[in-house]
Amino acid sequence: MRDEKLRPDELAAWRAVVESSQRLLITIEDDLRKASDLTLADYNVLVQLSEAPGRRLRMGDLATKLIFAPSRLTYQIGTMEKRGLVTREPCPDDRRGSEAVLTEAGLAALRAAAPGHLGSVRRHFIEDLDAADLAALTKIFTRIDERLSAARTEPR
Amino acid sequence: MRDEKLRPDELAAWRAVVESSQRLLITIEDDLRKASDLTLADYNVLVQLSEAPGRRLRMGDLATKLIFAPSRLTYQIGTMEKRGLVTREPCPDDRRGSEAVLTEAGLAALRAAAPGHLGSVRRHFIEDLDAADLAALTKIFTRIDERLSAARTEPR
DNA sequence: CGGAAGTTGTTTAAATTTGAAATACCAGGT
DNA sequence: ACCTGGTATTTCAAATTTAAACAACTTCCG
Repeated sequence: MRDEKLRPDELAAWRAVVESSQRLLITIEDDLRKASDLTLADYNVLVQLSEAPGRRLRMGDLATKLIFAPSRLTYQIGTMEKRGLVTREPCPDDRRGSEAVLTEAGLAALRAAAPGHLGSVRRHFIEDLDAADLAALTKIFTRIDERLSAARTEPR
Repeated sequence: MRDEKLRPDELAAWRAVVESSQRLLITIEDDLRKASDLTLADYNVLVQLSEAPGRRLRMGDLATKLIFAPSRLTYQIGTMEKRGLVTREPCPDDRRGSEAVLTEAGLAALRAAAPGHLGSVRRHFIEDLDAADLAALTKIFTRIDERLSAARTEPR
């Protein structure tokens, strides 16, 4: 825990990233909700399921992908189930588990919302970036993520 | 709303930024809470107040800086007031308003937490970046933020 | 001046998120 | 088969966040 300060430029970068990524998410979620009855969380659930083999995922795996606490996902899937976007099915091999399954209605909702959402992402984010920016961001955040998961695995 | 798709590299950048900035915040907040009784929100309130002239800010201004909805800030300041970190005072000139004021205890809490928190930011974020990364991130996110506020001001 | 219209913060109730404890089950010995 | 120690998910209560409705002021204009 040595070196307990940041230089002004380091602090500026940290604040810029945190603040504007937050504002960016808020803006994009507003767009999504105005256009579609979906929360960004709803949308992300639909995306993950739609990309999964069999359009289904174990609750735990889905929680990991979404960075959701388990009980949060239970609730989230609960509300989506009420709206008919997903179904819950017991897991065949492991009877402790259950899986969330994308319904036709869920897939339709995703397909209906995707163009508008991706347009919003382009408008607020991608359009501000040139090819070098894009590559730099991917490289930087991928590395940060790797380091974070490494740190989580081996905390001592 | 034309051009409703993203190329794979664009999508990859978007996902990398969103996911790992989220994981980064979670990690850093965990560190902060383990070391200090403060939430990241608490910490940010303390920082804003400590940097403000007179160590005080109008509720509205503070809400803007923190990107908080007004009622959320009311609640947030409420809990911090109970813990003695801030005080609430009526605004001298505008009797509708009130301001949040940093207490000595609040300042002490900030000073006690800052080194550990900044160390955490360094460890999980700054250390992964070279000078070029730092500059690129600041430039990119500053621009995104400017565009976002411009869009908010002139939505039509 | 008089009052419509806009601001500022707070309140309230409902929705969401968290975190701890409960449930149900799996896996490896014994 | 019977423990013992995990793992997967849900449940429950408490804390937080949001959205809408208010109360109290200010401002602006006619």
